[in-house]
Amino acid sequence: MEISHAVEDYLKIIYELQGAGGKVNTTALAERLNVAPASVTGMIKKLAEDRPRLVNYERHHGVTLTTAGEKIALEVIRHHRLIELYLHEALGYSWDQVDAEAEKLEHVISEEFEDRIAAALGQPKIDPHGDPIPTKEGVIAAPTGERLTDLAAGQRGRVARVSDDDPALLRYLAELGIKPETAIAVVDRSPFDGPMHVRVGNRSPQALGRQVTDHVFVEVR
Amino acid sequence: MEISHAVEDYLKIIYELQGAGGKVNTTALAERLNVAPASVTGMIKKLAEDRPRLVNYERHHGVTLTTAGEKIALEVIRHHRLIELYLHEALGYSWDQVDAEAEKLEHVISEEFEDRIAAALGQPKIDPHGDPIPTKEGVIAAPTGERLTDLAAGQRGRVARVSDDDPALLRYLAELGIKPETAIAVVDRSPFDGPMHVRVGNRSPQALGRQVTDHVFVEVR
DNA sequence: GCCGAGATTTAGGTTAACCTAAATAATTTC
DNA sequence: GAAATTATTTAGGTTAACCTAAATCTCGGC
Repeated sequence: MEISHAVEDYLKIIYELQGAGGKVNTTALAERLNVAPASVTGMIKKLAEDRPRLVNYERHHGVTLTTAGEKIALEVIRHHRLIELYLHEALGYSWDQVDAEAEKLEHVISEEFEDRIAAALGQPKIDPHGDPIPTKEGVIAAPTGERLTDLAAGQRGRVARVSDDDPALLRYLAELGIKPETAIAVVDRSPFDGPMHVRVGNRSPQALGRQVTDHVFVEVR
Repeated sequence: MEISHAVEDYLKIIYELQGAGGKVNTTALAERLNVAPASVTGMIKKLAEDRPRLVNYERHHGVTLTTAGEKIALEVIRHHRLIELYLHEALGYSWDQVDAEAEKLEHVISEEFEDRIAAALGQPKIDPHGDPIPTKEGVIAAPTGERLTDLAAGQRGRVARVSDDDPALLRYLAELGIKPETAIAVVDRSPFDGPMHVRVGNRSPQALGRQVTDHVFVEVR
């Protein structure tokens, strides 16, 4: 049974939403997939009935991946992240362009292609946004760093990763110099969820809103 | 109206079968597309009715591309050939592997990707099999060379291109050293469609069957 | 323990791209 | 030029993935 692009997308998104290990609900999935909730129910039912079963599903109580489903999700994520890195490193794509292109390529490349770009990149472990790349065997490192939002004034460290959803945000972060590996320090935080003042590298401090700090993860030292 | 992968394939194959300028018949198209003849009729009818019209069609009398259809076909072919060359040059794919991968990638890459690989390759004019790469504007050079089959004993020249359909044939040709740019000379030909003896580069002469010589094109000097 | 908001599922379509089998048109052969 | 062969089309289905609108659940708050 050949796995369709649509199914690969479902599995990938379920994996991402599962995160720690919770159940994923229909609406969240529908939103991320840009699809009506009813369509999600339909697809999920099929994935839970067909063999091999790719998801566990109980009506009204959310979905999780089976081992088989997770294996496929991790293959797709490996493709996605390798492609992102390759586009960035080998073809000079900017940070905010890679996601859209990878979204399409991830479903069509062969094992051969995967192996060759992985080799060309030196078997890399993280993608351009700092996310870990699963191995061919389906092993993935735990994502590192804690939300910038959660740091206290005075804490410092290095940017571990930034979330890769929103190209506009990525462009803004690039402008600020916030990318994996750059040094970052919290100068102070305004109370009541006000802006945070942050020093990036050796630039002068910047005020960042919650929208931004929620999507930056820091390895505190 | 977004053009589907299926439609892109139809247009590409119609272009290839049209060749000089003849009409393309349903059966040939069906064979090349691995689809039932009835399916071809259905698709062709839609392409001829929808606007913009992509093909000219008259029941029982074959199909040709409209200008709009040809433009799309040439975009797809440009993608295909650029990708083939990129896989070969940048990622070390062997000659016979590139076609299958390009077949899938050609439908999903962005303009950005097209531009970047074309730039990385130095705006190339021919693909690894010697076929001309259409320009971004949809201009394509006439394919060069004449069939090795049609050469007389004593004629010599350089391989211009080889047809790219059959991986097994491509592997065999690679073994023989027959690829674009290599020198080639007809030593003699047996009568009654018998094998042809050919000298490739400075190797000792080889006997080649019709199956092979039909798919090699030579620029006679 | 009920009520209602919000989440989820069911019911009933739609569309694109394919299929097989039967009917018809075109072409080749005698 | 009629018959036989081959090519093409029509008719009637199938499947995957989606949709909207109308039920039906679930759960937090009272």
